Amino acid sequence: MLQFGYHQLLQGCRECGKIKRCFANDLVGNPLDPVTPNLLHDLIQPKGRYIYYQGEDIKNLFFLKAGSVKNIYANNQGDQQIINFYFPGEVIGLAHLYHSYYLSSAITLEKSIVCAFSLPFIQANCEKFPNLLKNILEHFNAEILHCHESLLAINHGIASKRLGVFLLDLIHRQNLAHNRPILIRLTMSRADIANYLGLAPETVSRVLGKYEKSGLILANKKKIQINNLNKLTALVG
Amino acid sequence: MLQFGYHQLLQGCRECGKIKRCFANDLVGNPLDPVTPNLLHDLIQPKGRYIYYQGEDIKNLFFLKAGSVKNIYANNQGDQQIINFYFPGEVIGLAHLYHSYYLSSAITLEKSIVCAFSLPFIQANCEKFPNLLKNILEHFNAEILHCHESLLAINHGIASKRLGVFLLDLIHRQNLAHNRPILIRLTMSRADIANYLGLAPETVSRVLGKYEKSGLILANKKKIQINNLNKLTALVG
DNA sequence: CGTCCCTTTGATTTATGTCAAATTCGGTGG
DNA sequence: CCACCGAATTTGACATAAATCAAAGGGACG
Repeated sequence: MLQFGYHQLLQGCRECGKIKRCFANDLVGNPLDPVTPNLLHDLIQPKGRYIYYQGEDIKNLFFLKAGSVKNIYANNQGDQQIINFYFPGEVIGLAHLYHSYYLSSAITLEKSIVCAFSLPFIQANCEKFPNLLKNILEHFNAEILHCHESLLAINHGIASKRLGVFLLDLIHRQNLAHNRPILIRLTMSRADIANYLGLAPETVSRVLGKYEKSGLILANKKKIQINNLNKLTALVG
Repeated sequence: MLQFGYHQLLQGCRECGKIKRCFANDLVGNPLDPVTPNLLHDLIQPKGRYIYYQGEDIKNLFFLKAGSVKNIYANNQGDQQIINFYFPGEVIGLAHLYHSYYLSSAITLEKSIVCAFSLPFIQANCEKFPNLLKNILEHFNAEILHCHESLLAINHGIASKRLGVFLLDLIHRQNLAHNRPILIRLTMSRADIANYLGLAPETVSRVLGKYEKSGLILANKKKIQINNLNKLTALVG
């Protein structure tokens, strides 16, 4: 297992493109404790790798530096529900912070880079660094708000509205709105999107087809080009 | 406006049946500051009263001592979505903690009693009282988990499954499971339930009727008696 | 070049929304 | 206490969006 002193780790962190949102950013001036591997840095994970398993003891929060991850919950019957997707700059595992074990699994959708922060480390440093706490609360808050918006969209939308909300969410979370044309790279399968939105994969396919016919988007397998953001925004309400 | 010193307020708090989950419980030994009205105690609200309005500046977190509250979000088009219901011992307004204004409205469903904690008060005391912070994070966490479960239920359930999940959630959150028979008092209208579950009010009515015919429950207007909790649990998966 | 899996497309079924009407409930005032 | 009114709920008939079932097309990868 990796064994770095914090100073080395944090040195590397300063060059991370996502440092602004990362916990590491809040630890500047932290007294070093090179003995325990509380911060695992730049773990490179292949596609399909479990970051953590549902039921496993919770040990870390993860900061996603590159790639993408799906968060999936399975009930007793084996039904599976994708709860959320995560993108660079986001924190994975937050929803489990006050439980002893993970309540869902996190799986990479593509080759990804994550940094792991141990819970004792986080908790100890929250007391010392108010900014760290604030950062965590903000991520927490974003998680709740995202959930609320998902609920609204899924509850009251027909399929085409749900997919519209999904696309807009991707644009927003990946900061794509300022590019022309807006290009989305879907790292998840149609089945994943369908599961996430509570639709059948066939319906996702049909709605994308319908969007394309109406000139709203240009869809080519995993690449989506948004031609008319205003119209898409209007569609979802 | 009410003007009490904290010692008086906290005195009253110790007799509150919900003190265990309340922030006030974490403030024992707090130095008093009787000047600012940071803690408004036992506000009695009639049915239909707004605790806060969507768009209003966020000033307080609220602890619900008695009654029940619905949390509702309206988009630009005027579509409304009930995000959650709150019951005694729960905290209202948490999802807005890191925004400047409320992103949804909270409305009492019946005569209710709430206590208001100002944000500066909360924030200042979080630094002094680790238990307070822990408490807030636990409430936060519960909020996220509830959201996840709602998503799962609503996404992958047919109407009867959604309503089953809803009833089980009420039983759980109101600690009704240990009573025989289990009696639920629905403080919200059928239309509210329908909106929350993403169904039509007629469907809610029909599903309740179906439950009753199958002997699962006994429904009499706002009162629901659960006859077969195991069967209901099995139904929702 | 062939296999497998993902995706798309088409035909059919079904759950649930919508519209409309009947019934019940809850509150108000005589 | 009872009669009335409006609102909420239930019930019924019908329309429709989306699931399901089935099969064909297209990429990725060995």
